[in-house]
Amino acid sequence: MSRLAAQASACGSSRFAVPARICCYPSLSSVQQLENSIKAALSAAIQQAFGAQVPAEQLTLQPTRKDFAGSFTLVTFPLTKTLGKGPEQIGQALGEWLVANEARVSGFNVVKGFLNLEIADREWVRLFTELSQRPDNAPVPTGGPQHVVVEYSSPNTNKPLHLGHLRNNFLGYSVAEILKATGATVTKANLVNDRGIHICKSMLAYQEFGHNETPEEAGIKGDHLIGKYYVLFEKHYREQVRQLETEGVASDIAKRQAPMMLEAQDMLRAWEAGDEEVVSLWRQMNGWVYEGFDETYATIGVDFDKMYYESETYLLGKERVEEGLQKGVFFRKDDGSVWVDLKEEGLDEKLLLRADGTSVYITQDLGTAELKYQDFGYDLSVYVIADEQNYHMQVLKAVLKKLGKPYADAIYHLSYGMVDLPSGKMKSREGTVVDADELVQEVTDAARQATNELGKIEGLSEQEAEHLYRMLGLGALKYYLLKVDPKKRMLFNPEESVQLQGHTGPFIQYSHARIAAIRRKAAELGLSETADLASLPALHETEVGMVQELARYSSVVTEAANTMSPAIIAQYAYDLAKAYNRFYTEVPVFGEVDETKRNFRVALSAQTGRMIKASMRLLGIDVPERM
RNA sequence: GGUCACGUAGCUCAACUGGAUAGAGCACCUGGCUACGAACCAGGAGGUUUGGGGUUCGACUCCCUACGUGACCA
Repeated sequence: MSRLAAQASACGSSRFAVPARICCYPSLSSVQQLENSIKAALSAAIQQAFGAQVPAEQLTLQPTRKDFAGSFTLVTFPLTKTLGKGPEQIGQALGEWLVANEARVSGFNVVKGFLNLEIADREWVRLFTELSQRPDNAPVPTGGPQHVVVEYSSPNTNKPLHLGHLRNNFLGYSVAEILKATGATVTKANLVNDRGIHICKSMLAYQEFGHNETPEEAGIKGDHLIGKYYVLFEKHYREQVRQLETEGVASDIAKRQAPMMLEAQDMLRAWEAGDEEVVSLWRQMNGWVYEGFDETYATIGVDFDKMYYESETYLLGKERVEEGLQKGVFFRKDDGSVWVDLKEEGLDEKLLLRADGTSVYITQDLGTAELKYQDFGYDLSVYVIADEQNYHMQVLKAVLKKLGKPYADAIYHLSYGMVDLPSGKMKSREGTVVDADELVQEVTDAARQATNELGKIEGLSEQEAEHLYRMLGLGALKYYLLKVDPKKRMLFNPEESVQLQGHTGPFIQYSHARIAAIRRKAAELGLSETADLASLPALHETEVGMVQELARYSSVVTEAANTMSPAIIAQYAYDLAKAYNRFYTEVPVFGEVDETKRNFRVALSAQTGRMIKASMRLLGIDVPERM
């Protein structure tokens, strides 16, 4: 078995159900080379000191905890059986051997079953030199998928985007960027749910109460205008239901028989039949919504390479259903409806096509999956969809498998948790939904206020300042939503989301602005950012810490890509900024008299700035030169 | 009723996939701006990791069970 194949199968046990093929074939970055050579040395040490064969791959090396001296730690407990010695005795013997025979190891200490290894300064300097030479946009190859489609956002056209969509959009965008950073070709797709009963409801209310008003006339964004009529529909519809109920009609019947509901259904049928008037109204109203969405997308900084519209794909699903019937993997019930039996897969019987031949959600999803595959021939297709649809996505995959589709296994549901408010769940009926446009405005305002209070941006033009406020506001918001493990349900606290201190986006942005100031001053002084480090004296503890943080970048990107978790990048960017701020307060840069040291610190700052910027870019967050 | 997630400091979240004394931020207390940007840094206090059992040299992590929360399927 090849090395790559061995690693691929070893990765199959990931706690995420990621298809094996997108798993890790780690590139040998400089740190990994360092780790590998230490492992090899340890293996040799075991051979020499104890006469036992323990392959390097079996040794587990981990980062040393902060409270102990050293950078890498070998856990010696697992060796006690094979070597027949106590954990401390083993650690001591191996440590001594390494210090004597491996130049990269400069010292060690043993605490119980832990052998902590200190790495020679010149090794860190060598590592840093390598890292600084790497172009910022150089891919971090993982051997993962090469052609990826990431579908995200996927809004309905009957109301504007809300907080839940924001988590979706930021996640989708970020995951796509992270996968790109591994060298994959990524297509960002948006499947717009532009047809169905919901949009007919808005259309109906508009016909009734709209007096042909346009977004321009109303002075509101198109998506908000349509949302207004959707709410109007709901309001009048509920009145009708209540009316019927007071007349003694049973609740569920009243809901079905209310005149407005019947009219909306009539309208949907007319739409499907291609009724000119209905279709033309539908075009006009959806057009307004798209203008509104485009504006929001542009503001929050997300983009798409490919748009899909359900109105154009929903019929394709019926062909898949027909295919399944022919292959005998689906069956038709007496009433004419089509079903699939997924009991063997641990699921249930699932409806695929209604008795009247109309499609259900899954029908069109079957069609869209096929279409996407035809369009892009992906080896990974990511669906960024909330976890309330876990079952639905399982069914989709299982059905495609039954159909024998080669791309079924390449489908990955990036299932993220819903966003709660301090008051509980967001409910449109109770008016607790947080509107995306309003929220972006609020975080921008908060950033404006805080920035003006601190008064550090004199000299920026009005336009530059506004650009900065939005960058900071969005930085706070995006970071707040992305720092949490995607699969976990999260709480959105409005006050915390605009915070600028602590574990926040602006904290990281601030660190970058500080570094930018250093770079400006270095340029003024005519100092180079690429230092000659051959004669560098002993490193400060915070400098070693910085190099170690910088060196983690590629493995962090790899892990984030494998688990599709921007949260890992978010944590890393914070760690970087935190480590830099510590370095910044503990050692002087321009006050340093030793020229080599000073140049190294300039170079270290510059490199940190680049990596903060690169990491934040993977989150879709921009960083300022000043703030 | 069934299936699947989740439960960690007062609050919001981490924990390198089974390793050391479970870490950050917010809030609270203390100290640091005549150094290159204090949106920062250092320190303090705060935990029976929901309860109970099991596997292991070692469990927040794996298994069983109870409770709680949430989602989905009829």
